[in-house]
Amino acid sequence: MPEAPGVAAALVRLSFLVQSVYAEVCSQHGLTPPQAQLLCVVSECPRRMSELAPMMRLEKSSLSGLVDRVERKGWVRRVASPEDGRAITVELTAGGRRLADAFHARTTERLTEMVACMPPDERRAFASIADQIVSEHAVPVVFQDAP
Amino acid sequence: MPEAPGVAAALVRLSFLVQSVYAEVCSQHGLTPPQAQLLCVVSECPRRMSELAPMMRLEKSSLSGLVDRVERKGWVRRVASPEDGRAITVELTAGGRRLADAFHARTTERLTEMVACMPPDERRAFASIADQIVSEHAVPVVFQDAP
DNA sequence: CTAAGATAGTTCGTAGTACGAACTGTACGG
DNA sequence: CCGTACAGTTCGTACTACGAACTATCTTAG
Repeated sequence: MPEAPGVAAALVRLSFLVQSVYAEVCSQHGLTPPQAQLLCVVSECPRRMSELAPMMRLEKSSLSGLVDRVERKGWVRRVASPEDGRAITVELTAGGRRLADAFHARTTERLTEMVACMPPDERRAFASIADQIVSEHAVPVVFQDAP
Repeated sequence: MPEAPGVAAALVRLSFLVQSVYAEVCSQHGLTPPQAQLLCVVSECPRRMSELAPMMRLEKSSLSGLVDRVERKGWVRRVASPEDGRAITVELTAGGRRLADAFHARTTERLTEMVACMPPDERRAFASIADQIVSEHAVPVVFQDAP
C-alpha cells in the first residue's frame, strides 16, 4: 500500500480550481471552454477534423457541431484539403487569432498570479513535476507554452 | 516580469489530464461529472440547495435540474428541512452511498496510479504544494481525502 | 477499369448541462 | 399583518456530447 493519501484529492481539487479559472476567462471572452480549447489547438496550426477529434477527446459528430458554432461566430474557417477531397482543415480567421491570443495571454496571466505566492524555485519544481506527469500520459497539447 | 513560463501551461494540461481520468471513471459508473461531484459533496453530509449551489459554482436553477436527474436515478433524496419550511436538504440514499464510495475509491486509485512513477518524497511534496495552492484560493471541498 | 470496402465529415434524435427571468411559498421584521 | 427577503422550482434558450445513419471521396483487389 503506497502511503500517498491526499495526492488524489489534491489533484482533483487543483484541477477544479484551474478549470474554474479557465472557465471564468472563457466567459470574459465570450467563449465556452470547448470553444476556447478548439481555438487554442488550431492556434498552433490548422488541423483536420480527424486530427482534432482525438486531440479534444470528442467523437467526430460532437466536433462537427462545435466547429459549426465557432465558425458561425467567425473565429475559424473550414478549408477544403487540396490533398484529400474528403478532408477539411480548420483554421483561425484573423479575428479568431486575436481572440485566441488574448484568451491565452489572460489565462496564463491569471494562473501565473495564482501561484505567485510560491517561492520561485518551488514554483519551478512544481511546474516541472506537473509537466513530467503530463508527458508520461500522452495528453494532447491543448494549451501551449508561450513561444 | 516573473520568469515562470510554463507554469500556467503545465497547470492547464495537468488539469485536463485529471479531468479526463475523472470523466472516464464517471462514465464507468454511469455518472456524468456534475452528478459525481454532487454525490461527492453530499457524501460528506447532507446539504441544502442554497449551500450546494455556491459549492458547485452553479446557479440555483441549474442545481435544481441536476438534483432532479440524480434523484430520478435514485441516488439522492430531497428532504424537507424541519427548521426552515422553505429549505430542502439533499442526502444520499443507500444506493447513492454505495455508488459515491465506489466512485471515490476508484478515482483515488486511478489518480494514485497516475503518479505512482514519482519517487515518494517528490509525490508528497507535490501533493502538499497542490494543497497549499488550493487552500489559498477558497476552493469548495468537492472531493475529500479518504477518511 | 471497376466494384467493394475504408475513410472523412455531416445530419439527426436524444440526453445532459447551464443560465436568467418569472414564479410559488415560507420566514421574519417593522 | 403587511411588505420584503429568502428558498426552490419552472420555463425557454443555447451549448455539449453521443451513436446511428447518411453522403462523398479515396483506395485497393480482381
